[in-house]
Amino acid sequence: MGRGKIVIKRIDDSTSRQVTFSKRRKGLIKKAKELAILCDAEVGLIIFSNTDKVYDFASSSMKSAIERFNKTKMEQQQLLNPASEVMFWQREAATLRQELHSLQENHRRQLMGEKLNGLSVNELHNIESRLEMSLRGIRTKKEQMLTDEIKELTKKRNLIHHENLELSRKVQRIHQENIELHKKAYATSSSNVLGLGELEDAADASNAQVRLQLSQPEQSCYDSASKS
Amino acid sequence: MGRGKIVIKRIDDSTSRQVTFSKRRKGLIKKAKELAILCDAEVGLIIFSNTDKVYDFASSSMKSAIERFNKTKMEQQQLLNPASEVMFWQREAATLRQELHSLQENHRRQLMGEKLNGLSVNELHNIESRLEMSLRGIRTKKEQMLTDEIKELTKKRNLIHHENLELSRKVQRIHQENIELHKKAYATSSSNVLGLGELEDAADASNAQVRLQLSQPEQSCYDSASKS
DNA sequence: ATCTATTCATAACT
DNA sequence: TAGTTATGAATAGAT
Repeated sequence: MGRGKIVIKRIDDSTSRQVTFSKRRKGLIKKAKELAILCDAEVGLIIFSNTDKVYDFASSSMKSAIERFNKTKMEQQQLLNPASEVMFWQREAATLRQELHSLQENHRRQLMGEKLNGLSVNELHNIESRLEMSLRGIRTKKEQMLTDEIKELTKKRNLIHHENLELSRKVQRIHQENIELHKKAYATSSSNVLGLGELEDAADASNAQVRLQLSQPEQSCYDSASKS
Repeated sequence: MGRGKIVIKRIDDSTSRQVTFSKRRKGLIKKAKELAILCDAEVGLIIFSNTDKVYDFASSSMKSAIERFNKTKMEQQQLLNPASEVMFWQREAATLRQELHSLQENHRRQLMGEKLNGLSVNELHNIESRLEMSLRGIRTKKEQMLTDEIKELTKKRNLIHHENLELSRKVQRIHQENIELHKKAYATSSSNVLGLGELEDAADASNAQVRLQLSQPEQSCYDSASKS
């Protein structure tokens, strides 16, 4: 369809190539549209010129067409070759993971970027580094807080326990003195200052030592607490 | 181009539609090929019939075409509309995340599936449920361990502190009795059983109460610890 | 860009 | 579903 027949081969002359590209691209897209309408088909067409410009047509949307295409191709793959399925999924997951990561990275930078227009590349790089450090910091912070609290509690408990022991010894000593005094008072006076009940109370006080032993500090069963 | 002119509108007759689809699809793909060769362009063409069959052509590979297309469109988006950029990336990341998740899920099932051929669907479902529960359990276990230890420590500390207070009161009471006895002994006997040093010691014992107040249990600053 | 001679694609028919 | 053909559409080369 033209003044002369042509062979299908890359057009060497850059100008003719450009012209032919424009004409045929227009025709191709027109025919794609017609096919979609006439035959109720979903069509997606992507064209890159040799100068890297994109032209595209999609009867519904390119996103829809591509997703539908991928879905269909995946299903075909599944029925086709069960042996290499695992490898296929591994590659696919790795690709998506990477893509997702770069999207997130991009998104993060853009969120920041909106407020960082006036800064130099160096400054931006520094901020990026600091943000990454912050991220790492935040990730360990909660755990650190918990282990720190455990350390602190253990320390305080030991301190109180120590005071407790000291007090207990003092109780025993004073109680001993008390008994001595009582003997002395009993020996030199007929009036009984301490009743029998009082003596039993004093005995209770020294028994506290036994109860204390039961609640002595124990070594924590978790590493985090035994670091203190 | 045909025996008569046609209007571009969905062909109602299903048979003609099918025939036209076949012919035009073939023509479209031929022209796409020619464009790619003649003009050194990258072309990707996806066609779904109204009966859900796929037909495609790609000058290099569809994967390449789609990736190049996405990349280019992303760049265009970036330059185009800074205001809705964030939303765009959010949607894109969410979509990919979901896709990645379903890929991983699929992959995981297939890896398991290789060793689970002899099991019924019900058994597989049970195993899946248990695996998911295990996963959740493991994720919270470490944190739970830490918070439990904090609770335990807090409880023990309070217990010991309470004993400490009781002991302290007892010390005071016995000390008081001691003084009373001392007075009694002093009043009825000339020999001084308690020296001045002993009295000072007794005073020290009551001072322990003051020190104890300093190391009283404090409300934890973390939720995890204050649940006890 | 626009024109037009020519080839090509295809609608209707078989 | 495949082949034929008359005709409209696309386009190569020229302007």
